[in-house]
Amino acid sequence: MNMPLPADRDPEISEAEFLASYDMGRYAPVAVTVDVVVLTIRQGQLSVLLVRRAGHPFRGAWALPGGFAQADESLDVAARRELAEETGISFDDADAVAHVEQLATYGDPGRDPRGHVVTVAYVAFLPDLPLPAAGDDAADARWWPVADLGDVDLAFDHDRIIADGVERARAKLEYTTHAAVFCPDEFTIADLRRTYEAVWGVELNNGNFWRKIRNVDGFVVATGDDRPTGKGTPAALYRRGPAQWMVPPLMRPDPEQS
Amino acid sequence: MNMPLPADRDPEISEAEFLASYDMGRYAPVAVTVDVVVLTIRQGQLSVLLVRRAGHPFRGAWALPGGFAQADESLDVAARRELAEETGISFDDADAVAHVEQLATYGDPGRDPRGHVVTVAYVAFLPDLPLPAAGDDAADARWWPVADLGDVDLAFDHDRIIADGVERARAKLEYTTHAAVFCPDEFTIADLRRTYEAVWGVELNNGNFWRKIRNVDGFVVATGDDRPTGKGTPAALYRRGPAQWMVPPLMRPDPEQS
DNA sequence: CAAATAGTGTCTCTGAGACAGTATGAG
DNA sequence: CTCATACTGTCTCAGAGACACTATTTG
Repeated sequence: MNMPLPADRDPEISEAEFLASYDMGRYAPVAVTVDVVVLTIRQGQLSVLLVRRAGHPFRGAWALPGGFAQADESLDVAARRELAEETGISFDDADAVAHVEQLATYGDPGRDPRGHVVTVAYVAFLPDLPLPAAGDDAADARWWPVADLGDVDLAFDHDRIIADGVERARAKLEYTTHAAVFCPDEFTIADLRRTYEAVWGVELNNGNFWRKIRNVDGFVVATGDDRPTGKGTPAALYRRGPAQWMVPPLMRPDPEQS
Repeated sequence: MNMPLPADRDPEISEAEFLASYDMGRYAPVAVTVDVVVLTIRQGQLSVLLVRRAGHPFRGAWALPGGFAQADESLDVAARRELAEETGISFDDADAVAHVEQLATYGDPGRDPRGHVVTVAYVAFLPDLPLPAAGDDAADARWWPVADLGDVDLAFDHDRIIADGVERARAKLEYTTHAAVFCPDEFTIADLRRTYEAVWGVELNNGNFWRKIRNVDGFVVATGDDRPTGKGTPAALYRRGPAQWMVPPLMRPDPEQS
């Protein structure tokens, strides 16, 4: 434990006196940032939103959207603010449109050359919306398929954070209903299946998947409408249901041995 | 996002010049602490290690062991250091004796009256060792059964952090083999079952549990020895096996409806 | 018509859970 | 002997997965 300052253990002063004299700046300077691994499905590929760094360090490299934490807002709020700023969805819609959850916190020494920077990472699942931030200025922000990230110059330790975020998404789809957040407002069971297939990188059996989803109470709610699929039977349309958890879970198959 | 400082986006200076001129203290002062929810089983009860606060704020209240993060060590190392200092196990033994993992990060404004304090919480599972820190000075540090925490005056938002840590432990026991970390070096299947029962607060069927554990490859390894149980057949002794994951998982039963 | 897709039927196998039964040692 | 505990046998049921099948639409 750090050596506490004398005042911290002086029982003679009151709490009010203590707080009035307390100067947090005495401690070693540390910065806290909030970064968000924003994930969506585009053209059947799990993709992450990255921004190109305009300034030092890692100038020109790609980085997660994020910024410094502000003292007057919670970390959860900061993550939603970052998400809203970078995607163009409004802050108030963030919880309706996206799923946002805390991922992990990274604070290895040397991970940021500017000094001691601790990053609280979040992961967000989003439908494939038209995003002004990504569309207007493709040089500053764009979606990268996670399968293509091997060729991308990533800033800081963001490769590891993205990997952790992707693994979180894969795991969460097993036992929650959050996969539906990747889908548009109205979607078919096949859309949902293709979401699972994109996130997990596997093929799932059509019929078994259909039955599984329908057997989870409240995962999806039928709208009553159909949508022609180009060929074959029109597919029934659904919206997200109230359920948050899938019990029993839908487990990832073992990696393909073909 | 915070307004970046001009130098952050000035493309004319070199990275070396930029870093030399960078002053992290310009940002709003924030402190980062690392707190650990240390859990063990004592007298059949899931218990958490708490220390009584000697200084302001929350003087006299019970708090998680922790301290300020240091710039030259990773968060994981800081958590193990805290664990070692408070329990008396040596830092180098920490990974052999305990399971330590990051839990979550808490940064709501107002959670610490001293100012903007962000806490990275860890959770640790430990066997019921004789702990000098808890034994020598019972007024400063002691184990609290989590079932009794309703009557305990807890500092900061540590009630929430403890609740999250306990839920993490309950969830992890479903799909990992970490329950064995709560047991001494050599243990019986019944010891392991009582560990699950203590953490989950349920009773498990003896025979079914026995078969389940034995069917998970590498969960436990028989030592070849027996231990008399006081009454009945002596029980075979086991050590931890190499497996980290339990597939398929051992799910918590639904809450008792009796 | 063929092809493609939505959705259903049906079989097998694994594993969870209930519960009874057997073996062994203490008092 | 009784009792408690370790461990085994066995039955039932739910669900995963393989896979064939039907229905419905487009071209």
